[in-house]
Amino acid sequence: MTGSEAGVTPRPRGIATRARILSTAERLFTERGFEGTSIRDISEALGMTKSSLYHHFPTKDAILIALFGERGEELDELLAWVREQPKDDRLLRRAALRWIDQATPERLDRLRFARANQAELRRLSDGPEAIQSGFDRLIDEILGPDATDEDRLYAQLAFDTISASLRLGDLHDSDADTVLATARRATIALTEL
Amino acid sequence: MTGSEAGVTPRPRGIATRARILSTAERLFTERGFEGTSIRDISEALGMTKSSLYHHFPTKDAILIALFGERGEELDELLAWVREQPKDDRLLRRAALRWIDQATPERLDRLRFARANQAELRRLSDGPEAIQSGFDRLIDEILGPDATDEDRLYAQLAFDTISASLRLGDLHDSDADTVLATARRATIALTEL
DNA sequence: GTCTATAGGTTGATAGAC
DNA sequence: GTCTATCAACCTATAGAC
Repeated sequence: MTGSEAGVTPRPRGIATRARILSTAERLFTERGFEGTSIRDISEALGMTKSSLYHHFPTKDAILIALFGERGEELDELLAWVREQPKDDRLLRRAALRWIDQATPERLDRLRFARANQAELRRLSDGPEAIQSGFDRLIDEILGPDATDEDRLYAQLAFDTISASLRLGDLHDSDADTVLATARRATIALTEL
Repeated sequence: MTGSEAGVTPRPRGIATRARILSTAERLFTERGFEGTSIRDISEALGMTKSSLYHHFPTKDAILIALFGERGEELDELLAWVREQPKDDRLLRRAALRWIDQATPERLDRLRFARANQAELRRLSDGPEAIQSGFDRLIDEILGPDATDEDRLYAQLAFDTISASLRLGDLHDSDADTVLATARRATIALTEL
């Protein structure tokens, strides 16, 4: 490898366009669902043509896969943190509260996106792409290999409070603070020893 | 009004066909989503043509509205029960556990259908049809008018455990008993005084 | 109640000029 | 990288014969 000439900014313009596409697609897929959003809708919202969009992503599915990939990175981050922690019986609560307390507006939007497109996630997971679906590895790490199915499911609920609270909160136009406070309270109740 | 001639069995054949259509549509809408299911898919699964189906329901939306209506009836039943109960501080737990303990396989299927078609429910609720969305009236009846938004949201989570547990359980092919046992355990934790 | 046939519209994706 | 132009496939819904 002889090295590139400048060596610092490989594709500054292209990456920005890709991020714009992903951001717009995430919003539309959340509002109308994947099937309810056409390539035309996305390109028009971006002020470009369908063909230009196809220059950045080969298929409609490729956009979806990229969005789910971003979500996977956040989970990987939490998983790495858990692996550094001492394995005591408070770890489940500490990990779940960390997940809630690190929530940003962008992450709430990503939860909304994941919720609105669960069926597509399942469809992609069934295929050969092997997209990880959720908290499985995290729960395994926290509970260890001897936990029962019911214990695993119950532990997932402790992480899921933010998702459940957000879903119910959105139906009543609750503000983010109320949603997060409720999720926190529920997680504490679910992880009482 | 002079009254009809027989007066006992107005439309025996038609009702059975209607129920078959609803049952099949519920299954397909759950598996593939509303947008992902065509009228042709439904009619072919029933062994009839699209046109015949349009004889029973004027539009594709009409089938969806009928299915959400059935779900509303179950909630009305629970609401009537709550109104007969003494208003003590255990009513939330008792009502939520009743909701869980009365779950049948058919009700779980209806929860799956509602989950897979949340976006459509929201679309119909925004329109003039005014479909009730969920547990709102129930929570009002149990908590009274002085509850805060956070208390309302937290109380909804106690009912929502079955839905959350079912969603997570389906991702791991958990059996119904595990799902219901987990939901029960979570509801008890969330309604601890 | 069920059928065939079709109108009228949208979709995801491609070819090729600039 | 962006555009115009186009395609085959698909959809909901309707009309009218039986």
